[in-house]
Amino acid sequence: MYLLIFILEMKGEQYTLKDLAKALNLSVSTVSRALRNHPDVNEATKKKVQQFAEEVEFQKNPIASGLRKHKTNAIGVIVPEIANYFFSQVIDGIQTIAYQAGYNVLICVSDESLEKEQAITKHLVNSRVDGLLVALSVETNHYEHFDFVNRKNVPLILIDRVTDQVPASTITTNNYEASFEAVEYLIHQGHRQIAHIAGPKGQTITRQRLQGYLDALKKHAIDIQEQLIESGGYTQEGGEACAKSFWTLGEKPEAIFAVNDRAAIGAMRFFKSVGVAIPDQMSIIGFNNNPMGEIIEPNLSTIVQPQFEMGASAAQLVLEQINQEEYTHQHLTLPSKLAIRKSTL
Amino acid sequence: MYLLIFILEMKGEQYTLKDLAKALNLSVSTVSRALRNHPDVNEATKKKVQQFAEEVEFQKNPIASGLRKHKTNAIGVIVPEIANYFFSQVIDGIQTIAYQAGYNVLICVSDESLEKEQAITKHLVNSRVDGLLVALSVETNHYEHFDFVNRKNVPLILIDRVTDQVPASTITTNNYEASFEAVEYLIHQGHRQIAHIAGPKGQTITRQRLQGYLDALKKHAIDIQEQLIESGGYTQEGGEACAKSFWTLGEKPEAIFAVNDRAAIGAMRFFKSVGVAIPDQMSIIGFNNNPMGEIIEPNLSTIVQPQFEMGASAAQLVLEQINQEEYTHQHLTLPSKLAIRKSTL
DNA sequence: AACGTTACCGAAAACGTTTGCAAAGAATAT
DNA sequence: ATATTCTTTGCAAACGTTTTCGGTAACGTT
Repeated sequence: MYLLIFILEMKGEQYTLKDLAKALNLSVSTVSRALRNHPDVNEATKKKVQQFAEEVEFQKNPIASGLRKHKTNAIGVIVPEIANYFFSQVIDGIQTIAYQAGYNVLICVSDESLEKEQAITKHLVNSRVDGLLVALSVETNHYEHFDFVNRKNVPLILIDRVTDQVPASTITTNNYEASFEAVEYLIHQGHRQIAHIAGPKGQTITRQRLQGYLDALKKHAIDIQEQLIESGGYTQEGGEACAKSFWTLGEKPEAIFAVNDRAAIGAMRFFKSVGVAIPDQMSIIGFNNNPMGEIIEPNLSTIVQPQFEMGASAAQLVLEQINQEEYTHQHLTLPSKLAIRKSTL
Repeated sequence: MYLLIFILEMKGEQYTLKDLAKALNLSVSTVSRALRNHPDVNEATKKKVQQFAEEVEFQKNPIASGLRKHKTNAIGVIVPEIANYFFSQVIDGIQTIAYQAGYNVLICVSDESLEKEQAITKHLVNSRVDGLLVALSVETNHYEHFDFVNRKNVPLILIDRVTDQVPASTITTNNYEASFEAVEYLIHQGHRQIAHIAGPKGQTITRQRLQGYLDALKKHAIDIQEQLIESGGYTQEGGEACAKSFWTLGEKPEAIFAVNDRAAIGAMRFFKSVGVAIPDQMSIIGFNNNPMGEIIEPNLSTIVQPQFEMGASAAQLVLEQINQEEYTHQHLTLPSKLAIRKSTL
């Protein structure tokens, strides 16, 4: 037995159940059961096995186990980009929960490309992930690749960048209400000419945040002006362009609600470059609580979302679904809230 | 055969080699070989098999394959934090290369904690990753957990946050030279009282960047003043505290070289808060090219590092080592360069 | 006609678990 | 005393590949 240990340690290899069984004079099956605390095995032998396994630092081979149990103990994650504060926080949340539960996380980046998203989705399913978490790319406008996921019976959760076009659970924040609140805040501050830098067309987020904007105006009987709504993508450049365009208008806006902080920051940069004072001449509210908002001057008012919790909830949910034979799709909405800083008056 | 297809599709299951073999009236081994383009199999049958596999979208089970080949086709990555521009870029680079090579990436976060780093290291090795990429946590001051990695013969690459205390390949940037260049730049601009916000004690990065600072001063015959060197961690708060401390000095610095952008930004915020003009009264240079540097005003001069390439090179290297029986540790140093913006005069 | 090569293929044994089933022994009930 | 159950264990068959070791057929060489 100790010779065995010695040899294996020298080879840098792992013990197997067989090794333990041989050393303990038991069968492989009892050792296996003992280690998993199966009720069928005697307490005394259980203790003996577990103790010995501990002692020699036995680690069962998850590959073999996975093969037999048809599970990999891994969940796949697809995000549009990773060098992005929002998504990296989400990933952090996913990672934390998954790690605690003994699951590994396979992270992939779609790079905002539908084609890559499709390829990666297939790849992950073929890698036999036990569950899949996805934030859709901007390009994604059809969804057959997720049919594939469903056909293979792997639980799918959409995070933040969601759609109702695919049967799946979703984790989002209350985009509509938060937007409504932000715009209403601007109205309460006395603004009437309020513009909106919208997100990419077709996105659920874009639609919901726009709707919040529209309904807030409507509630306060403010006319909706088409030229005050412009789509700028999710980027700083987009925000900059929208701001520029707004500034050519005859009746210029006094306030802007942007679909996210990057766009808001782009707008701020434009206004600064042309000498428009923020917040005196122009109030701006973003969305996301990007740390850049606390660096830029004046500090950006924004809507703070619980990114980490979104990831954590998504992970939690997918783990539940993995362990259930049957489950129904859930749609969680987490609260986000307005944080007024210095870019609004 | 088509009944088979039908049944499997209905069950949402995967084909196996056995299924293909049966359908094609061949043995499992030939099918396996055909799919892997083994020379031992006739071109005609090879074509037939491959075509059929394509047709029914056969995907071999990587778990089974992994079990047999003692490989998982996965590499582990440990970073101190993920919601961090530098590391998320590195991860992006790793991810890109690994994905191309058909490898999965398991990302874990040590949260700057030695304890977590140890636990994760063990976990990943026990998950049988084929290789491991690590950026050390700040707390890491002993390294036994990596002996474990080496004993199990899994290739280990240290990225950026490295040490010479563990036998492993490393990927870094030319910290010393870049720091030297930055400080020399400040000297050329006429500054003599140059302070350094250093990194956490014990870190290789801290040591190298400090040495660059020291040697630049030495070269230009400028006395080194202990009170102009202070360790501030890698954080904004740390930078802020150091700046504050420098500002209490009788002979105040005219310029600061900071170990990274976060610290530099912290310093800038302090100086702004007390009305010290940047760059007129105080020049500042950071390190990392954090996008915040282009948001803060004045825009931060910094040293730009090829983060993505660092990740990519690390991935490339570990893949090479995975596929070699014997390999020697390599130490790659990638170039980084000074980017002068508006925070220096 | 006997032998050696070569090209192709299959049987079967791995890889290290998990699990259904049987079996043996102990304990309880009849 | 036998019959029944319960507890504890082991056997062996999976899981889906890869790979070793032959084996067969066809061909060319003596």
